[in-house]
Amino acid sequence: MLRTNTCGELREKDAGKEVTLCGWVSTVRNLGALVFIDLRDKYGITQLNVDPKIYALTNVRSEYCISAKGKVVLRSEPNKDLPTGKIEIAVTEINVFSKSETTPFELTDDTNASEDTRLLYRYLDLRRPIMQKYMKIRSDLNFYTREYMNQHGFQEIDTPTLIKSTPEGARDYLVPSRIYPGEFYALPQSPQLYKQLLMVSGADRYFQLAHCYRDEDQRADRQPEFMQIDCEMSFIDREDVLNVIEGLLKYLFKKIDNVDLPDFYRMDYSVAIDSYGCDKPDMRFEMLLNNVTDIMSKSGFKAYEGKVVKALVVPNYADKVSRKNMDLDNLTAKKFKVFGVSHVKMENGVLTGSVVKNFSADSQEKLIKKLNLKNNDLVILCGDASFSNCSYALGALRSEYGHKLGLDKKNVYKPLFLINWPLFEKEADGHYESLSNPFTRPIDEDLPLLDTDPTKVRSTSYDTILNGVELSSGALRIHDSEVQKKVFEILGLSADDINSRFGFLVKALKFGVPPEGGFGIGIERLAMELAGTDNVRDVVAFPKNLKAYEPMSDCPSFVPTADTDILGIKVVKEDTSEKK
RNA sequence: GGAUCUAUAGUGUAGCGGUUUAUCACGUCUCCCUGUCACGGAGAAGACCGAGGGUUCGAAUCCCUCUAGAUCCGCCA
Repeated sequence: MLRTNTCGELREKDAGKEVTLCGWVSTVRNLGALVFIDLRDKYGITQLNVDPKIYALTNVRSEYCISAKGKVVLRSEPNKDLPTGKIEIAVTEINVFSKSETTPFELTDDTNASEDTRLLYRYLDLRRPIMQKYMKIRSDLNFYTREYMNQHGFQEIDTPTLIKSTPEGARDYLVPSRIYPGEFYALPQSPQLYKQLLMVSGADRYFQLAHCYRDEDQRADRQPEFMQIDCEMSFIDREDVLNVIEGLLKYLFKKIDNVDLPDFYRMDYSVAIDSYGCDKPDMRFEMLLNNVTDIMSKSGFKAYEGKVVKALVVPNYADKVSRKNMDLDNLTAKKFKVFGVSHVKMENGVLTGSVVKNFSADSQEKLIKKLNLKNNDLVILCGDASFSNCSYALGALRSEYGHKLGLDKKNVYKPLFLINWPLFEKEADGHYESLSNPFTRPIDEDLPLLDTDPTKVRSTSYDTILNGVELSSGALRIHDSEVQKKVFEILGLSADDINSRFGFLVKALKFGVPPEGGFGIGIERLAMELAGTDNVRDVVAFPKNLKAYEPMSDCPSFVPTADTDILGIKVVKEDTSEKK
């Protein structure tokens, strides 16, 4: 080893030891007759005390990669902010492994360099202690997941990442085949079909830290490639699966953040939409939506006549709301195609606001009573023909005001399972679509509804939500071929469709399928929660930007035509990459 | 596919029609300094204000187009 110790471990008790440390120069403080160097590695920072004569021999600068030999000595003036702050190294020899150019940004935790620049020099960005911490969380997450799953009888099995493209769901990333020119593999969106096949194979309890790929537009919490804690188990009911998710997440939060998660709440999908206006409710604060249709639709206000009207009460906020606020709220609602937003204030026992004059005295009284309004409460009313649009618009405002009021506290955790989702969604043109996938098992007692009213059928699927973030989703799968047939019919899938898309799975389902179900937990989302960041890119070592582009390596890129010719592919778009 | 915001030295910012040879901080370079730890002190270099076009006597500043990034909606079975 080139070093005897890391930069994070030496303490008072080590005084007198001869050590050699390796790392990067964080800062140089040259006091003339005395030079201090902060040496940094991934474990911490140790101060080097360097004689100016020794310093002059090497003249090290920021981010040089060096080793320093010397004796551990107690500092005359300790630094209580540093774990190694009571000691320093009296350096006798410095060896420069390699010099460094001036870095394009300062490698501090509170850097304000744009993310663009940081991604271009990601290897430097990752030197920042906070990024090292994020990477550690990812590593711990993998380690403790494997530990927990193995302890609970799950077996880790890798499924392929070059698979058949199934034109269902998200857009696939395609990989051309050389041996079959013109044909393509797809990268998996999830190991979904394979894990069901594993259950048919008798694997019983499977898990995997799976790489998944989806070619869809990105978001702050969404990358084109991501990882999932993927799990499937046989001979179980819904509660069995939920208990595994709950147990695993409690274990991970305890081990990594030393947080004791409370027991997971079970919430009905319909309750989430009605009271939270959202399919991933943040239960850290109340401010539930109220349905005031019965009062407002006949209040005399024409805009709300015959509409669904819901109300959000923002307590003690009336004096803080401004014209600009209201305009922003309208903008938020517009995203959900909702325009009938109005703001009403409770002042001195009466309702005020420009729309109030349109409400009958009776309806005003009823509203105050139903919403239990107190002085200085702000009421946001939202009316729309669509119950769900109205709920979603107000749900978005609930989140915004909750945030403004500081109710979304970082150190509070409110996990829940969202259950009893509808199995199907009826599209505008009248045809049915699966809300999850065509293999999702309906709730047994709703089976008769498959023949009468498919939209009323509830599914066994479940989402795990933590503080408004969807951490995982899963479901039980259909194991009865008659039910499966019926679901395919409702979805309007012909025998040919089924055969070409997932014929191999349907075939396997004829050979004895156990009752089974499972889940996939988004590892990056979970890491974000554990790390307390709201940007996925923070917890991914080399992430893509919003356009699925990776600036550091300039990826994706054009390839020589010889390489595409052999694949039987003709590239139409010209290579214009010299501009970069 | 759509909406919003952003673009000024290496980094982050100020300036938002003319006293600007563009502000400040950090960083960089030189010199001084024996206990710093966001070291301190003195000095220096470094930007044609994202690109193109227009309005104007005059544009970093106003308008248009484009480019790049960020955030959201659609999308993500």
